[in-house]
Amino acid sequence: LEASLRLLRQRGYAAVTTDTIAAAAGVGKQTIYRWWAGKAEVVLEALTEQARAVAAPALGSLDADVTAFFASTFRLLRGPSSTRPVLKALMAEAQLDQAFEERFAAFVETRRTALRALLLRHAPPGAPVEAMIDMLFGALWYRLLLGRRPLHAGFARTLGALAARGLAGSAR
Amino acid sequence: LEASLRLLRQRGYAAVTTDTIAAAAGVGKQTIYRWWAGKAEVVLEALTEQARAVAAPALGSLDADVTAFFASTFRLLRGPSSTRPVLKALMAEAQLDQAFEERFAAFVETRRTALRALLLRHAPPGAPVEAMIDMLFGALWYRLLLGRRPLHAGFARTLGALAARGLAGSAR
Amino acid sequence: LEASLRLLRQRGYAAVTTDTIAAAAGVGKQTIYRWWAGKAEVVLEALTEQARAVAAPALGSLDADVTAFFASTFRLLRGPSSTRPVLKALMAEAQLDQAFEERFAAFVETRRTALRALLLRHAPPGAPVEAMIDMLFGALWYRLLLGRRPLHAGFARTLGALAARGLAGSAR
Amino acid sequence: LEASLRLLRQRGYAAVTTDTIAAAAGVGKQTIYRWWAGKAEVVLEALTEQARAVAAPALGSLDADVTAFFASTFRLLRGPSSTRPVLKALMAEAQLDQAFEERFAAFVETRRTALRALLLRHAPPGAPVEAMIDMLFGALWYRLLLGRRPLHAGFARTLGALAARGLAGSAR
DNA sequence: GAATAATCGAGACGGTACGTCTCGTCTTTCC
DNA sequence: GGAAAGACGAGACGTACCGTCTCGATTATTC
Repeated sequence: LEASLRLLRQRGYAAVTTDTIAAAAGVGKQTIYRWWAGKAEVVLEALTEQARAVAAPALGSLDADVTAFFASTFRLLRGPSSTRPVLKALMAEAQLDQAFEERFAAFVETRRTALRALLLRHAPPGAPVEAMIDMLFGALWYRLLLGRRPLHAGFARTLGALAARGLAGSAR
Repeated sequence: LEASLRLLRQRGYAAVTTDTIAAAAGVGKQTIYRWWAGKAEVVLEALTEQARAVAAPALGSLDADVTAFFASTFRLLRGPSSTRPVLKALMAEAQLDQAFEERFAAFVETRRTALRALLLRHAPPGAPVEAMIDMLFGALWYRLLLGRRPLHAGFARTLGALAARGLAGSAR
Repeated sequence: LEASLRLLRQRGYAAVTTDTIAAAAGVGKQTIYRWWAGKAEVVLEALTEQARAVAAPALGSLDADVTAFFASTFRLLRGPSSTRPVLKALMAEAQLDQAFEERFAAFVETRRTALRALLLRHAPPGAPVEAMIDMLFGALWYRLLLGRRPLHAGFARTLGALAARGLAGSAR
Repeated sequence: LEASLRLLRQRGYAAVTTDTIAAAAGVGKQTIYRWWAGKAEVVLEALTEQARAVAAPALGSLDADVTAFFASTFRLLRGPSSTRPVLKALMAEAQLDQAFEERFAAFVETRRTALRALLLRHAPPGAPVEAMIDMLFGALWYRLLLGRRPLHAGFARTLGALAARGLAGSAR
């Protein structure tokens, strides 16, 4: 059923309706509502499946690890699967639908957890890790949502450098 | 007409439709479409009016200035005028409507400009100011959009500290 | 299983769906479809059981016999078992479902046969008995389906009188 | 808009849905619901328009007038405009929908009024005119709804004869 | 008493009509 | 002649019910 990712790729999120998904999957509309609360949840689940593919980065310096983490994330977003506009649309949906916001936040949290683990390997105790995560993911989402500014490898490197400098030796 | 901020405060963004605004303002729907492209633009304009109030921060260290900048921004968002849910809804609209995204980006850019000016007063030449702006505003939006995590003065202080450390002496 | 008459009485025909009957009878839906073609057939069978109770009228004049026939029929329809709305609903179903129409017509025919036997006892040869049956049962159904007009004993008497006058001495 | 009679003729009542009518009329679905409560009301109105065509019968004997009245009615029902199945379907709808029943009864009442006027011209005072109307229209509907039995001119003649005999000289 | 078959309850499924909602445009009516 | 009022075409939404279709579990039948 999640093969309705096809629709996302071909026609974009806006053209995806519950009817469309049902028709494309050869399925009754009710069947979709039986399992999900709406199209947003379907797409989110489809995306979650896909997101499992992002590899946890190897071990190096904090700078290098953060750089690698975001570089691979950026690569996925620029990829051929139209992930970026879909993520934008899901974030939009999360703003408009209270119930969906919680599920979406949980999805985002999984990524956050991965980054937190990475930072904690390097950061000194007491460093403002949570705030740094907010800033790093914040920068990602900020560019993702509003950006004309591209998400390229150079930006990943800058994030890595700033993260390293921000956390180094700070016994806050 | 912008007195349709009343609707936002009282009933939330979801209850605001072009029909609703028109009815509340005692105005024909067509009249609204004559002057704006849709409800999002009306709300954006109403908000812009309101946003002018945010004071430019005083002069101190980079740390202190950034802290003050975000502290006052946070104060506005926590304020009684329901600014936060409205900003969320506008960001959502920006994701769904290509045309509106540009106008909304321009609105955001005005805030960005203010922060940039502030940072440039303190940052050494060659410092990654743009990336730092992305991170600072990113953190703001990230918490604003998804956050269970609150936007309080403590977070502003942390942002100030991290900004100072990130930009200090970096001749990147 | 026909104890789904309970549903008819309590909630009306509209609330009776195949699912409802199945649930109320503590039975799988498929089991119902194994034995009947749909809810209408179930109800019809339940009703047939109940209709056997209507007594064949005694012997008197044509007038008296017809009066008695309809008086007892009317009594059943006004009875506590909600027969009237159910008959209405079945007639409706018969209009919408070709297959069911035939079964329902057969059910109606049993009543028609009873009345025909009664009329033939009194009518002179060549009298338009069939047309008179159409008119008598027609009047019944007409009031049953559309009637604000009630089905009371007085109407039965009028029908008896008109039947007698219509058939008497007519060698048409 | 009532040119959705076309749909009735071409595809039958069952195939007529609110969507279908809207599409065929080049009209939004909402527009239909703005003016009618559902497809039944639309069809009823369309039919009412058409029914105005049935001429009031000329003046003769009671027998002749009643015969003429039903002969012309039967002719319409056998006509090319599929009136018969539509009437059946509307009667069905009236049984299932309380609100529609009232409107449909009003429609039927207009025909009843015409027949009443006709009978009153001939019947002696005190004759059971209402009951006779029930029987005559009853016979019509009975055959219409259930009948294998056809609605032809001969039946109209029989109805005329029985009506005359039933009402003649009866000072009930 | 175990193995096999038939029947059942439960309920998911593909379909499809329903009536509601909101959008942005078009039309009428009044000041 | 411009604005309020609101009807309009369009089309997605989520719900309801239909009749079909698997599933195990439970009987009933046979060896």
